[in-house]
Amino acid sequence: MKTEFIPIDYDYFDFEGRNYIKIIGKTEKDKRICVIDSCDVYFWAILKEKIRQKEIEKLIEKISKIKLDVKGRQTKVEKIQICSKKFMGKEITALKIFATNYKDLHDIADKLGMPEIEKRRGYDLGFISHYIIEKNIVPLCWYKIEGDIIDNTTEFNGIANSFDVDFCIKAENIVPLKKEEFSPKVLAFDIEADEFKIGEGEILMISLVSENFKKVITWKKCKGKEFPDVECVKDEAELLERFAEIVKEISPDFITGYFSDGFDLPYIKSRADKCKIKLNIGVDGSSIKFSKGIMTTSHINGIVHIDLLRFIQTAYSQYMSSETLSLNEVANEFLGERKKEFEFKHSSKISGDEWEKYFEYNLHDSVLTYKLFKKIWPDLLEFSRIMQEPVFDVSRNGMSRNVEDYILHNLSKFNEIPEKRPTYDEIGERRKRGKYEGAFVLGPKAGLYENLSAFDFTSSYGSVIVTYNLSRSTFLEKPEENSYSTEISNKKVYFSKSPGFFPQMLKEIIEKRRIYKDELKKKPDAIKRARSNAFKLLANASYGYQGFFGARYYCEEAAAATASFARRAIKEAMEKTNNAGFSVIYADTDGFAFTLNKNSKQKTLDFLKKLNSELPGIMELELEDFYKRGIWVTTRTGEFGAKKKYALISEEGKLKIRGFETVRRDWCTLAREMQNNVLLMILKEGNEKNALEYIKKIVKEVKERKIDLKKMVIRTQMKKPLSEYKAITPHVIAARKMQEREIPFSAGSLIEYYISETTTGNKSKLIRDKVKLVDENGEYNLEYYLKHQILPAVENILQVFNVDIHVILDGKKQMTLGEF
DNA sequence: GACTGAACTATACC
DNA sequence: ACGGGTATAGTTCAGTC
Repeated sequence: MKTEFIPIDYDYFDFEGRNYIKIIGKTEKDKRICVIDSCDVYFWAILKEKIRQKEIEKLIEKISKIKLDVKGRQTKVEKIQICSKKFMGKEITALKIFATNYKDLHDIADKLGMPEIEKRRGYDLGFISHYIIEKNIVPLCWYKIEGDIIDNTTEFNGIANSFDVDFCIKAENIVPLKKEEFSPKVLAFDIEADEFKIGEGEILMISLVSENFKKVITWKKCKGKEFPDVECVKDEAELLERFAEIVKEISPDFITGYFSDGFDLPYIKSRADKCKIKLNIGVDGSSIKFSKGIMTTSHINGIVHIDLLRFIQTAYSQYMSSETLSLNEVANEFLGERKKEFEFKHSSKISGDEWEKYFEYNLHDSVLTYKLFKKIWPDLLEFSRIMQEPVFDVSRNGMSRNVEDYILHNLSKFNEIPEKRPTYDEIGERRKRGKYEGAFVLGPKAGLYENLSAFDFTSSYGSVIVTYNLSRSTFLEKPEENSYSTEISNKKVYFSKSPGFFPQMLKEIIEKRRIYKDELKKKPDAIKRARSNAFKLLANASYGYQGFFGARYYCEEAAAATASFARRAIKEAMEKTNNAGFSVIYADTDGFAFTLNKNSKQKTLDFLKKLNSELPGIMELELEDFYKRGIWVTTRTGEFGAKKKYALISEEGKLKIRGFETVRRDWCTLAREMQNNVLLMILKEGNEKNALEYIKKIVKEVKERKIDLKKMVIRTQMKKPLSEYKAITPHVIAARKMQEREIPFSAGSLIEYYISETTTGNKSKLIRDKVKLVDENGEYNLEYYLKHQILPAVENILQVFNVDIHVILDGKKQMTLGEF
């Protein structure tokens, strides 16, 4: 039997003590296929230097005799090879020790306490990763496979017969194909339940959306009236059974939800248990499975479950403008569509005609989730192909884990043996380390500037790591001549000039990023965009990776040296810029802004070329833009120019605002909108005149209570469980009020409240004692909003023009508390 | 009870 | 526990006078 196939989901099982991989994939004819394969199982024993051949042979003989009987398995060392390998860039001799079962490698490694053995490595990758590396069967890439069909046979105790697939193949030969296109079958779903806590309320309805398929299943208010796309069942138990049936009927490659790892699937399972319903939706007939770490992960055998929220969190959130990652905001940003409006009520309080709206709301959530999946699919696909790990894992891993997967899957090009994961104690030690010196930030002189430009280092920290060869394996314990050297916390560190595998891999990542970015410019498509983006994210995360305590290739010295070399680079570039007749106004980490003075744009570009010709290695500066005007303000105390706070306007009139209250979600809408308008007026017009009139108008409206309470709402995130707060802040009070009223929230929720006028008898000076929830009756606190929201938002901006806003509004300087 | 600096907290920048 | 360090600023807490 021969067929083309694309691997989607990986699993493994043991048969007669050996490991077998089970890949669920699709054929070119869109048949679901199960591929069973195996690979060599081994790990490495790295030998100490200068061990003689005779001693090695003795050692091999000893190790060959190792037999284990653990957990009812009999494992033994089956074969040993002597290999010339590299570990941390150093040439070493290693024994490749083959054994029966991957899960026992750790136990065998524990038996290798012989003095000739320096280190044991390569037993902690997990069997699936080990298999992918060993056989090079990369997820979501096409292969041609040859092998016997084992359906209706007794192979592996007839395991194939229990899989709900079109056919099962025992692989004989697998070769890669050039083909790339793959459009999976996707099913999106969403549930509505009465209680927020998992399993505590009844599931009222479940919506399901796939290609040419949409449906709401419900057992509520179904009699009599007919609703489009709504299927009625008898009760919750039947609802759950119908859900399982439809999943099996549609038989998707992917099932997707939004926060479905932590909500929808756990809820469904919990209710199914209560109703005594078996949800045998896995291809092997198994139910939903959960693994609980810091976050719950929900797994269905053979159908890849993707929680879009998890992937968006790691891959996108950094670059998104949404203030929360709610489905509503994310769908709006990615698709330009919002959720339907529906006011939540307990089902017992929903009246007859409201149900139809509820059904529509529920269905639309699945529609949005389905569309989001389709939109994000190219990124999931490319992440999986580039990291070479199953899309299930890649969609949930953080960026440091993605960097690590990329490294582990590319080590063989360097003949490198993988480093082990740090132990619990090692992580503890690393975490105890204090901070090292990070980025350089130039404090600006507050003011309004005209005719500006900005330069940035492209993939700044990444190109520093490549240029100066900074990594664990190139770090030199002792000073060496002809090495890269810099000072970190009064200590000199040295890095070899002989290219290390980490910087080399990163160099390739940055090059690929450049190539795909160029290709994308020439002929845009979603896959190129995703590929370019994935390499960009990898490049940006690799600096953080080397400084991350959980990393296999952790190297504090490399991380600190990266920051150090980057500081040097930006300072040198700034100095040259000043010397060339420009004036640097501000700098942060890897970019700086300056006024052109008498230089033309062309001269600026020529100067950029000259700067670049003088930069070492792959370091490169690029033009960010030219700006008509820019404003920098002082800190609140008024002593210095504030860092990380400025606004620029491009020649096309586009604003670039950083750090101001406008971009902070924990300020009320009124203050943010007003500040944004003030900045726009000032930067457009070059003076404060109109802005001042505008501010006066707003203040008047506030005093006359003409402002909608909605614009006064303050949103603050709960960063931890309510009980863990030491300081009782306004948002803690708001959360306590929510708790009393049984409004659901948890760590991570945005808490909404406003500051109200004091009721009679409340003499407290604390702001928290004036906190009211949004739906609580009351009036906004005039004094608070003027003094704590409106004025602070514009005070420092006007100070640039030597205008004291207090004088303008009250005719006198700001009163001290004593004067009140 | 007024005042002040430290502690706690959230959020942004790159 | 699930990249890093740098920075601003608000509110409360705890101590002093």
